[in-house]
Amino acid sequence: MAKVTLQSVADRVGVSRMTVSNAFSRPDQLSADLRARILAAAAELGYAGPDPAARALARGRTGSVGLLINGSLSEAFEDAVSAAFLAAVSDELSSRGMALTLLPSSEDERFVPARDVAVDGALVYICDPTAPDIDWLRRRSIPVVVVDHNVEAGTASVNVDDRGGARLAAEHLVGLGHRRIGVVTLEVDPDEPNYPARERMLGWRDALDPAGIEPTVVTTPYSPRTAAYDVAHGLLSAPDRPTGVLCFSDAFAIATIRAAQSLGLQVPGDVSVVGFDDSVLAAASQPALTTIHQEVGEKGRAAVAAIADVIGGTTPDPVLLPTSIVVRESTAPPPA
Amino acid sequence: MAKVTLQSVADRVGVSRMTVSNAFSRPDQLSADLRARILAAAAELGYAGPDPAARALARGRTGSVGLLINGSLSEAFEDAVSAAFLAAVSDELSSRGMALTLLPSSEDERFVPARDVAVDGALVYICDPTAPDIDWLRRRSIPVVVVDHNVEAGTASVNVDDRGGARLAAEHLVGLGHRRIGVVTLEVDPDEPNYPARERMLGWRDALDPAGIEPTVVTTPYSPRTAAYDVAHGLLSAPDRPTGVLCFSDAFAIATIRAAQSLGLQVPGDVSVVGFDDSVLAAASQPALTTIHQEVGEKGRAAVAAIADVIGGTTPDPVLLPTSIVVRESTAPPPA
DNA sequence: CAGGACTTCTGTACCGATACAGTACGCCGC
DNA sequence: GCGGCGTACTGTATCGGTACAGAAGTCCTG
Repeated sequence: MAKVTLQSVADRVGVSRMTVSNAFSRPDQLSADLRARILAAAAELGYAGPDPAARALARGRTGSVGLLINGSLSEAFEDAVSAAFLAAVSDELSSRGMALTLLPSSEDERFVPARDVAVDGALVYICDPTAPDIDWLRRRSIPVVVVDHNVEAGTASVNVDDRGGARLAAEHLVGLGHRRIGVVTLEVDPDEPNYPARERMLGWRDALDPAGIEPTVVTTPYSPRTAAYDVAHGLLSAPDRPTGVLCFSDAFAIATIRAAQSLGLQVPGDVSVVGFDDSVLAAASQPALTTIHQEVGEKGRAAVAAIADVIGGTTPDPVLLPTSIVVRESTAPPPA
Repeated sequence: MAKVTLQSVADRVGVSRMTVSNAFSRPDQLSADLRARILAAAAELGYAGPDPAARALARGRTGSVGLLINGSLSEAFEDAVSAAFLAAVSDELSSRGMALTLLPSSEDERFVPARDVAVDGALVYICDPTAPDIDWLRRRSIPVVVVDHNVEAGTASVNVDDRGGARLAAEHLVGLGHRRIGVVTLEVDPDEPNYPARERMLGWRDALDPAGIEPTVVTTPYSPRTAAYDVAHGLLSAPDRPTGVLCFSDAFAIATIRAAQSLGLQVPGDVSVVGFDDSVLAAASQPALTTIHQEVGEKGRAAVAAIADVIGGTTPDPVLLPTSIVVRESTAPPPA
């Protein structure tokens, strides 16, 4: 069976191809009567509407937005915080009539999603800033919004006040009377710094430095839960172990609590633990986590609003979303 | 600044447009020397490579596969099992050089991703079979692979042996000596049946019927955790409460355990609970869940392999992945 | 030294739509 | 009766590539 195109339908009805195109894409350009006849003929011929690829070329827009993710996609889906972000982004995009295309960074030179997939714009999400994929987006001059990243002048961005939040966390422990404080966080590679990790560290110090407290910092490279457990275990095994621990995320905090419990320490009786993100894990944890709340859903919606603006030609102001502290059961004054 | 196309580069180097195209897409078609000169000129002009939209039209392939999801994307991301599936799919696709485009079902007639977004093929994942989006895919004659759905003849599919797994679960309880058995599962709307829910019910009955056991079934519409808790609570409050409960998923099972504990019942001392999926929740639960293991990652990879086949023109045989039972701590013989 | 087989590069014809600038015609006001 | 304006439809020129069938030159081979 021959391929059905606008032309086939046009021939069938006896109008020009353009009129058929208008019947589908600009209904106000023709009479309702003719339009109905065209649609009927299209249905009869099995024509499903304008071919998206051809339309994308002719219009210069594809109707989908890319999400650049560097590193394993599995991690992105399985981490509660990034999953919630993805969910918010895709929901918001679909309510604005756009699809979401994932652009993993490629290991294979022959196919680089950031270079070879048609998108109208892209969100740069979990990426080290040195990733070549980001360069591809720039070279293609694709509209970009950067999320959870340091802001380069002129680039639209959406960030969370990581530093301010971390400061709240540290102030909370100091306010409770803690003086020996530990930090369990991501390893920050100076060559490809993780922006939230750096900012949170700055925030913790913002509160600890004025109090004259030098925290004991232990780090682990991205994510393996067991690794966070191990370093937390080491931190809490030391003779002068901290009485309060600031953690990079709720997942890190939960690993820390596990480590404390395995050492026979009470949380918060012997050790207070503060998380970050206020993910679903936090409230469900035993004991429930004191943590820093960030609006992940709002972050996703703001990112979509920003990319829509950039695609539309305007440059939105950088967005900085607030953070706040949620005090639950994992913190208390230090033991006497 | 004027747009840079193949032609600009060709003019600059003094070769034909076709040769520049070959330099990018078919390196073996020209001499290494000329290719290097072309690439250099391209870099100089800021040409980032062939435009994906134009290439998609000319080649008839876009390099991305769609994933049709019916209902809220948030649920898909936040549920551990579907998130793991998505992760496996996207990882496998990217290692095969394809991107993943999410096709949410649209509420707005003007933009229907399944109709308006260019993809080479699509996985039909969480969808009620009556969704109009599936029709769009068919009308566009896009290659399709159906996952976790009933199989129509001639359509490629990937399924898990839900029925066999459910049977194992029920046999396990019967084998332990349970005679009063409850089922906590999804509501099955006859108009748009949830395939796994139906199959699992059949599997449970496969084992219970021969034993002469009529289970007490309670159901809840999709997913809200609190709803599962509520119906489980009701089930376990009855005077002749079951001693063993078969659950639709691990999330349902955990809600059921919570309900039991809130009623002062010991799991598994007073009530045994069996989950389904063996998601990350299962092992982490207190007590750890006895559950039915399914290979979600394998399901994702099989789905990608199948869609690649269909796009390639062959029709792969339906895939049915095995399930197995994992006995942990949430089941025991009924109280004496 | 004719002839086949490569290697390299080119010309032309699409791929399937949309944009934009008409053209044709009916209707109104003066 | 004629300019002006809307509405309804059409023609043509792209959009930026790729496929495929040559054409020209080079290298062997018998």
